[in-house]
Amino acid sequence: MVTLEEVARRAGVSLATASRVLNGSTRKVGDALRERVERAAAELGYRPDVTAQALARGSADVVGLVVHSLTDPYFAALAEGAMAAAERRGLTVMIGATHRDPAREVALVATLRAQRVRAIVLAGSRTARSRPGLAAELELFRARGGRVALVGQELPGLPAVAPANREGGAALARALAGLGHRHFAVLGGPPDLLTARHRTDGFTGALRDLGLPEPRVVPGGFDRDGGHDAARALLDTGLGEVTCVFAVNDVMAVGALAALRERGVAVPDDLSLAGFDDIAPLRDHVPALTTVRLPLDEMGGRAVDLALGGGPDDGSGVVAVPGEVVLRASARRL
Amino acid sequence: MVTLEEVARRAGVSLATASRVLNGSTRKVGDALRERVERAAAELGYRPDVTAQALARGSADVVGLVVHSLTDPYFAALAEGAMAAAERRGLTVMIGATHRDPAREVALVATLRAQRVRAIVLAGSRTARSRPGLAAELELFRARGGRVALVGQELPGLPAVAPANREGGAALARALAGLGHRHFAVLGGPPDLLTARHRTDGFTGALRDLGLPEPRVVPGGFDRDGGHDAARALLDTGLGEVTCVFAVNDVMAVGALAALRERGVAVPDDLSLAGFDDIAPLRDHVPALTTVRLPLDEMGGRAVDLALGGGPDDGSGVVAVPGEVVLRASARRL
DNA sequence: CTGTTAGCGCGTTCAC
DNA sequence: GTGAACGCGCTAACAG
Repeated sequence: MVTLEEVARRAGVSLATASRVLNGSTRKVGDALRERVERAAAELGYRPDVTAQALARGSADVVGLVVHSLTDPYFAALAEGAMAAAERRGLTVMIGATHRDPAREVALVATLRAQRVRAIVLAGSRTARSRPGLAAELELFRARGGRVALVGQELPGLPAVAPANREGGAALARALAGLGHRHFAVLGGPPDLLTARHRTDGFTGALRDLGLPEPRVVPGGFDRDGGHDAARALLDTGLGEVTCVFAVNDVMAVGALAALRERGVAVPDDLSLAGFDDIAPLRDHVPALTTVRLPLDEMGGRAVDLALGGGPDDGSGVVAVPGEVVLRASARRL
Repeated sequence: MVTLEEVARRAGVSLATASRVLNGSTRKVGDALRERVERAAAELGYRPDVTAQALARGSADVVGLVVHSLTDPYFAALAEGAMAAAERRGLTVMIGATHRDPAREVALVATLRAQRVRAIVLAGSRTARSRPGLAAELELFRARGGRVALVGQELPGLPAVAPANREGGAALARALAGLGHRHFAVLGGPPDLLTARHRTDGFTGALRDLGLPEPRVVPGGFDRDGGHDAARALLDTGLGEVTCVFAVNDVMAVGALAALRERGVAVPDDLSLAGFDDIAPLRDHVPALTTVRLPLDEMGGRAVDLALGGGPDDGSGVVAVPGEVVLRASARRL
């Protein structure tokens, strides 16, 4: 390992000067010396020891990313976007998965804090129950100069990228009503998961505004099996007049699709179906899912920009990200 | 920030003693002192500064993971498994995406080396062209005590988790022949990507052993669009006697499925189709894909165990991971 | 067993 | 502009 000291010695300058030219300092260094240091560094193949820099500076060139699970394509896309943005800034990314365990989330923030990461992006979505532990941990991090940004859920005083879950749900409801549907069911996911609840609320609220009957809401898990089981439960209790089902995310919708197929319910002929997110790897499903598109990778990138500042979203407010209704074959005109 | 020194002072012991009890040292500490230190640490809410530990120890409690892309479910699953294994050992994971750019891969290894990570798991699969830069970078890392493990491709002298691409391809060919198919086409992916080539080779080799005609191999990208375009190209030049198509991974198979659908070719009635990997989020596709299942998350976990040692795969050899043929609706009996 | 002390590699004030 | 010296928080000999 070649150290800064060796570079300095070879260039015939002091450690301080070498440090100033090789690592972004505001101080000026004479062209002659600068040149010599740069050459020495190149010849020796010098690479700064990031751990030493982190200790000296009190902060590492790393951004921490907390997601629910990488296997969930929603979070994979977010992570991908966040990584691209981090790379653009010369930062590396440290990832942790919570698997929806609040305690694990707090522990991850603590770990990232101990790592002295520059910023933390929290992408696992909050549940309704308050978790003071998280807030406290984040506060400690910020007190030390750490930056934070949230995706998909807001916490008082913290910058956030906020997908328009309510508005998206509402727009979707209006679009489906526009196709002639009047009686809906919602596979609503976990009642205490805010993302799920907001999508459901937006959807039902819009129906109410249109003077349409209240949809039946079937709770369940937020993943494929959750959608599958909820659809099953819905069929078990009878569809009644329902002609269209809204699963609050695409992954659930795919699970529902499978359940409906198993029971011989044809989509969209017997029943229309819609999801939310417009997950790319799911787009080849038949029938193609009607959904609300969210620019997930872009959201991940904006979150790190938001945390670090200087990006397009410089302030430290909340960036609302609109969703776009995409009508596809899974929902038919009545 | 509470430092070790404050803890030591409050407990009335030396810095060294405090260090010994709080951070895993082999040295023994008397019960009385140990107790006092632990209480002091708890009362103060002490958390070690990982950057300082990394500098002092010369290595961070971090494992680096290099993948092609997190959006590719194959790598997402690998990453998930690797993260779980790392967590089990109390390590955090730093991830980088290469997007199949060899230069980027080398740069990522250099970055991870600068981070003094304990181990690097390389999951992006090698291409045929040799890249001395990578080997050199890895060698520098190992010289410093860094551990390395590969997934999906071997490099001389390095431990690796090796999925049975050739054998899996061969087993699949035999299974499909068992269904009565005689004339095949292969959507072979990029010719210089070893994973793709080995799967193709295994498949064609088995056909040869069975005395069946050589399949037509259509090259292309290794992703969804690659499969889509290759299938299209295949149809454009005419299917001839071909009754079954093998796409060298599931993601490509899904793309091919879409292309076939667009052209009005029914799967499996007009044409049978098979993939490779058994990607979980794709399992709900209709028709369900015949494929070769690889235990991806387990592979990711074994890779970190392999790199770090002490796991089930203690040696530093190559762990072969068998694939299992899964016959589903996309391939029919002739 | 426990305490003292010297680094780990680099950033940064402070004099020159 | 440039250099000398101290400190970041912790680990690991080395003494006792």
